[in-house]
Order: sequence, then C-alpha cells, then structure tokens
Amino acid sequence: MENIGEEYKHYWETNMFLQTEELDSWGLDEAFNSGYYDSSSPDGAQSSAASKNIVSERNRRKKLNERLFALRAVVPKISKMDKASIIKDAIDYIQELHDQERRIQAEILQLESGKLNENGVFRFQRRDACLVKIQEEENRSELRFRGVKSISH
Amino acid sequence: MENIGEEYKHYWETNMFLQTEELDSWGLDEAFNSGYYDSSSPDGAQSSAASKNIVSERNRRKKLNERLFALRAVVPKISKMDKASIIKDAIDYIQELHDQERRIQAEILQLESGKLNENGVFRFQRRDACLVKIQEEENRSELRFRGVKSISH
DNA sequence: CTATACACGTGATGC
DNA sequence: TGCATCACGTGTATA
Repeated sequence: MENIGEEYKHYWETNMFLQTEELDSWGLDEAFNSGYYDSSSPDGAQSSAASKNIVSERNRRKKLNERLFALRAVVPKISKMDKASIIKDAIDYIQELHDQERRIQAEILQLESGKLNENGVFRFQRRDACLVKIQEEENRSELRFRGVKSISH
Repeated sequence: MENIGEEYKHYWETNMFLQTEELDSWGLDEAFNSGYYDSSSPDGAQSSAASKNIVSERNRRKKLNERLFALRAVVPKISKMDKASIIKDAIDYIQELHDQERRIQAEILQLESGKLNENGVFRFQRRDACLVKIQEEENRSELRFRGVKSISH
C-alpha cells in the first residue's frame, strides 16, 4: 500500500513540467472500486467511501500542483523550484508590478498635465525598468529614455 | 497520536488570518526528543529522526501556508478561500497586470512619439480604467490603440 | 549522515 | 446525505 504510486515520486520536478495529463486514468483504484456499491454491504460502502476519498484527495493535490505550475509559468525570475519559493517569487513580482504601475501612472500624469517642459522635450525621471519585459534585469544603470521611438515598430 | 494537533484543525480558516505566530513553541515533540542521542542507541536515533522529520514537515507546511496567505494579501478580488483558488486568482491578476502594462506602454508611447496631434492637444481614447486600481474588471471591450502598432517586444 | 522537499493515505470538518 | 477541503504523520528520494 505504500509503494502504490512509486513512479509518481518525482513527477513534480520532471513529468509535471512536460505533460500534466496522460496520468489521469490509473485504472488501479477503479479496478477494485469499479461501479456500484449502491447502499448495500456496509463494509463495502465504507471502503468505497474511503477509496473515493483517496481519489478525491489525489485530484485535489493534482489540481493544486497544476495551479502552482501555472503560477510559476506567468512569473519570471523563479529563484528556486520549491513550492514556497514559487509563491514567494510571485508575491515579489506582483509587488514589483505594483511599484512600476505607480511609477508609470505618475509619469503619464506628468505627461498629460505638464505636457512638455520648457525645452519642448520629455524628461523621464529614472525609468529604470523596461515596462514590457522587465525580466531582463538591466541592472539599474540609470538609463534614461530621451525618446522611445526606437522601440516602436 | 492522531489527535495530537486537534486544536489546529481550522487554523487555516480562522487563526491563520489573525495571527500566524504564537504557535511556534509546542514543547510537545521536544519533550521526548530533547537533546542528545548522539550516534548511540539506534532505536532512539531513528525515533529522533522520525520526530525531527515530523517537526520539519510541520514547519514546511506552516511556511507554505504563510506564503499562500501573503499571496492572497497582495491580490485583490479573491473569489474563494481555497488554496487552489487563491493561486488561480493570483495568476489571473498577474495576467491582467501584464495586459494593462502593455496598454499603458502603448499609451505612453503614443504620448511621447506623437507628442501632440494636429490640434495641439492630447487625445486619449477610452481611458476607461484607472491605472492603479484595475480591479474594476473591465471585461475586454475591444479597446484598440490605433496610434501604436505592435509594440514588438 | 543529515537536512530538505515531496506525495501519499487518513480522519476530521463544513456545506 | 455525500462531496470538497484541510492538516497531519509517514516513507522516501535528492542534495
């Protein structure tokens, strides 16, 4: 009973990141739990409930791992592969996005209220992270965009 | 041995959201695991390893729950309190932030490349969502920036 | 050898 | 009632 899912052992680190399906049909619990213990033979009923709890819990764990994998997919800069570290990186990333959003908001506010400064050119203060792809990590080198025309098309 | 942490049962839904500490020192495993089985009495050694594994696993679970709680704290609009749902909401929120970031990037690009239109005034088309609080759930209403074609990152 | 991290089954709880 | 979710202890594998 302990070595029932031995080939499952490292699907968190290997299989799960390649394919998340193909492991649905075990055909192992459903073998002796197949079908209908319809409210008769009470020991069979409780064993049915037990194994149903087992498979339910198994699905819950699987769903949670899939979600965690999906979270890791949308977050750049994953430091470690731990579950806890994945969540931590996601938190840091969200706060980073919040900070950037506040900065850009201030910037755009300046643009549309002040429009231009006295020189007739826009001056962005410390635009220190690219907005679209921030995972380039451009190590804080005081790069100053005087004109972003280089990016467009 | 099964009812050892009975008062822990619903700390996920109640206690954890109020205080996450104050539960560190059990003084219950360390009671019979106190001190020194320094490489003698092999049964004691394995029981020491076992209970050490228990408390280690307990700390791992606790850390993971704290992280999950912190994740829930930075994500607005939590639909359900499930672990899986919390992660799902975080994923959706990050993607939503990515979308908005792209939009704002386009907007700022339009502002500083085109600077002014022929009327000498800025024209924002459909600035319908506040940039800081996007949790208003603007359901994808085909807003399209004609000024900026393909950010091409 | 010892941490660390994980999946698993199990009993409990709430809806 | 059954179903979903959770914390727990345990065995096991990797660094």
